[in-house]
Amino acid sequence: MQQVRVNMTEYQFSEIEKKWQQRWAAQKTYKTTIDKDKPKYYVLDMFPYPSGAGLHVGHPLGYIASDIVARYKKLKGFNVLHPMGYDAFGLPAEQYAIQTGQHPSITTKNNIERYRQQLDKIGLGYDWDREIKTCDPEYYHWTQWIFIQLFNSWYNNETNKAESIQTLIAHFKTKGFHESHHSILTGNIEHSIASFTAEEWESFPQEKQQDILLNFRLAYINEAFVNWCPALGTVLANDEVKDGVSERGGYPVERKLMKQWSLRITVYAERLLNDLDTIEWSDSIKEAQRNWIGKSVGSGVTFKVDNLPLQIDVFTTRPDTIFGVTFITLAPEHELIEQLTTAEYKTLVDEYVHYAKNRSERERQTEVRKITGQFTGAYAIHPFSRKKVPIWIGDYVLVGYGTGAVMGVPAHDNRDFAFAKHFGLEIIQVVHAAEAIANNQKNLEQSYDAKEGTLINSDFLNGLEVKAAIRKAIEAIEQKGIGEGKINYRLRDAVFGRQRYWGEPIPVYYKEGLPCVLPENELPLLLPEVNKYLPTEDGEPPLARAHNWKYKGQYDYEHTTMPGWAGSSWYFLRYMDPQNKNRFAGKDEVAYWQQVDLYLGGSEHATGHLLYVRFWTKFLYDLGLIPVNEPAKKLVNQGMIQGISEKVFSFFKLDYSIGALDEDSSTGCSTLSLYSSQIVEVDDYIEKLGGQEKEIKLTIPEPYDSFIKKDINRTFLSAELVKSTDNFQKINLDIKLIENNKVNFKKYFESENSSNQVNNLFLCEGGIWFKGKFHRLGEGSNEFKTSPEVEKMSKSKWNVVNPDEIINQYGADTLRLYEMFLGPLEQSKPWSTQGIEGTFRFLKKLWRLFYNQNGEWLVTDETPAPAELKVLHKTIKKVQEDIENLSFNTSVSAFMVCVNELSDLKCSNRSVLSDLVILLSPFAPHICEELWEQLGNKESITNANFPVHNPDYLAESSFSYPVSINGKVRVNIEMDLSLESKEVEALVLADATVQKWLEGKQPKKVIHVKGRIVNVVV
RNA sequence: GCUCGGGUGGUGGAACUGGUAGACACGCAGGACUUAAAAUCCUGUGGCCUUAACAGCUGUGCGGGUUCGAUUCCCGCCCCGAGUACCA
Repeated sequence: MQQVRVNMTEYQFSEIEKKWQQRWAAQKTYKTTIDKDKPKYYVLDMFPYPSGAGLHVGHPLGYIASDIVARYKKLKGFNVLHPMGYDAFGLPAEQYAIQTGQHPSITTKNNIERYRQQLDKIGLGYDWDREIKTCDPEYYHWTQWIFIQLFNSWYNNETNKAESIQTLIAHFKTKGFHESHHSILTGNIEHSIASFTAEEWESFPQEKQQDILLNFRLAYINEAFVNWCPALGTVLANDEVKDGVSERGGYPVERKLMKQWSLRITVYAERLLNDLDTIEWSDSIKEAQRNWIGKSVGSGVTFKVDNLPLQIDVFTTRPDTIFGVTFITLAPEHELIEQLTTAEYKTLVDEYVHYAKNRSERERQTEVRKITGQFTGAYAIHPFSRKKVPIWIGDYVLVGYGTGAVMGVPAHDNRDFAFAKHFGLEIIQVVHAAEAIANNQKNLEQSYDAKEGTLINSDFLNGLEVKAAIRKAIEAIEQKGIGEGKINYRLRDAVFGRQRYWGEPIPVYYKEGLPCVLPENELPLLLPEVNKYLPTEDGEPPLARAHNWKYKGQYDYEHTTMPGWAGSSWYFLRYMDPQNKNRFAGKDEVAYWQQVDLYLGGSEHATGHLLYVRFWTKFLYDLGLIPVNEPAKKLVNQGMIQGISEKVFSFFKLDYSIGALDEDSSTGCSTLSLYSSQIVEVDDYIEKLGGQEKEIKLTIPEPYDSFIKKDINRTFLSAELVKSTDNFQKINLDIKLIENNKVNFKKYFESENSSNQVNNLFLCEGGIWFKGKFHRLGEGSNEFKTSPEVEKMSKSKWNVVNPDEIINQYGADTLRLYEMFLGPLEQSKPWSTQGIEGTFRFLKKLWRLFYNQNGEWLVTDETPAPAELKVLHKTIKKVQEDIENLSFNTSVSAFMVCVNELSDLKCSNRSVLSDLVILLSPFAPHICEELWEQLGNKESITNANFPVHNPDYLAESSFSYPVSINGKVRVNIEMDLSLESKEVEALVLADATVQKWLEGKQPKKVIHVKGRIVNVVV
């Protein structure tokens, strides 16, 4: 053979992989263009944020899986789109810029380069001509453009889609706006606008008209409570806040009333919810989205305030329990508090409101169910019973949900119950539970919240079942004109502005205080240069620092930037046509590629990115710009690959908790005194060291100075010395310094990152390690044991395994196979490199089918034997099914079985091996390309056809039946598959072993499942 | 608390719609080749009883049920992981 040949005696992965990676790049093997003769298939990985830490072995898991699918689909004759790019705006690069002054674009560029190198080394077949970066003006041009479309649109509830704001203006011009026009309005905004007639609309000044329209635009600015994070100096969306702290960095977050850009995602709540049924996404993601949207069906009810011209609207999902209402609770921020509070209670109420408002979100979270509240002195009139019920304020009621007020039904709502108990309010039972639970207790221990039972003490609802009662109650409420059936969503509008530098500028300027969007032909609005990446002295966002940055030299631009999720909310469309200068993506391209067929990524995006991208997709669909209303048909979450950390147990300073070092003047030795402290383990340790002596003399070969003067940084105890971990801090050591759960001190004291570690002291059973030396103090071992723990893989935990290292040692193909072999794609699992030898051996064994140990080519052109074909076709079937089910771990097993069996058969048949190489090429593309070429093929294996499974080769004429007696397998009997049950029965009963088990008894029954099993019942 | 996953050898994991539990791989043990090592190959490997084989008993978190037959289906419970948290 003519091509450059490396040493063929062995599988030389590094040469092979280098050769093919270069060739793929040079020949643009993975370039995709529209091909209308072929069915399309779009596989997408979730957009990575290129962090400075680079990839660890967990990241490629999904990339490898999607790469396998992409390659497989191509072999199956699909035109495959499989692109990659970067979500490049974001906080880490900006934080780094603040610290170092380096422009975030430089950091981002470097990180992207590093990512790219790592991705290439894994042999991922992306069409890199389609690479996109969200921070690229060519890209954010269209992010800004979509924002403008959002600004220029409103949601028409009659047509149930977004429309140009012009249709709303037309509506105002002809019909004006009345509160009764609810049907065309959305959310809660009908409360904030006074009605007007068509004539009035025409007479309004421009500004007023614009002001009104702002209440309808899908991108709007308003004053609202937002999550403010002082440490990051920005607001955050709900999904960016976890447990009351920021998701990135973990800084406290507080509620703050601010003027903000928001996107009206809430108008899509119902569609976002319903369309979940049309897509194949994992149940967990769908469930998370359903919960996040949080639809609840109920009714609004109005309570009049006694002696005041005020009324309180509440929302309830249990209108049936209306007669159980014994109080009303308002959120501390409720607007009516001031007006309805009586003079007598004013001071108390003011104090309480002040207290409640100033509690941080964090406190509210941590002080779970600490009940606080305050009576206002005012009473509401029960709309049916006319009874007076007290009006309270309680911080268990949230401003943001419903109307910010609830009707207290303590008997049937656990929160109301707790509140009533705490403040001694009346409790009236109105639902009688089913017989079993119904004790009809006077002193209820807890509320009965279930929606089952019969109504009591409820006037016209008495005797009805809960469900019927709900219907009847709503009827009555509507009849009385004090409310109506209503649906509420937990989903809030998405705060869109960020007080940060490194993001897309919002294409808005202000003219006479009113926001105006830029003309589309003036996009992109470039991110200006600033002298510092910090807010200005008077608290304006960093963009306010930009010199002379004004629209037409006179109008201020918007100074906030878009959030990280803006760019990722539509990127799947840009990949279809990444270089288009005139449109976010060309019409033909969008029509051809439609939507993502398979979307792979982590489940952490469940309520953020995945909700926003669905929102934007629906919006663009409504405007007729794209043909699909869901971004991805199928979505799979790959499990997280966790790291195994090596923990050591630490006291802070030696003399701080357990001992001190002194110089003994008489001997010139340093003395380590270990004295008893409150920590039991130390006593144990001292005892282990040989007795009750609590002072141990250490001969230190080094000068006294170096030992003592430099503080001992930390003292660690070997894991077996630690009985209870309570008194210790656990510290992560770099896993590279640990072997078999023991610290390798040679590496440890030589390691470069040990600057903060050199002065650490390690207590082992038999003595102390300090500064590279072991000081024996007793009998025991000098080994220092660590304690392994599974946690997230991250730089800060020192447990990162880098794919580059694995690739250097075993090659990318082995890494790819191993990552797949590890277990089901969707399952999380800790990374352990133990076991990678197995997949490496497999590839070497595969190589041995082609070359013997002397490097001689073994492949022959004989007609394949039936046994060989059987092995091959069994594998084709299995692998094909497995890839379709994304069950890659079992397909790797199938390959191993196949190669084992072909080796046993000494198969070196060209046609069998050719098919095998094609089958395996999605998993291990480099070695397969090489072998494919060795087999004499000129074209890349990626252009081959996936072998067709022929079931004839698998046909069996007989089967070794497991025969069980009473369900327990006792013997296997080989029988012809064509035999009927009667014949089988006869054969089985004639068998000696069966006879033995029958012990002469007659079988009651013989069950025969063809090709499966025979069971004899005695 | 609620929702969704998940509990199978020393380890990662496999088992189609109920039909031979532990495929495949790691690890371990023994052996072959080698002066030796690496690499490679072969054999064994859930537990228990038995000198060993044959055979047997037991075994998929725990308890019960349905079934000729249950890792798989049903009921109750325990544990682990993820998400979510006063949403009226």
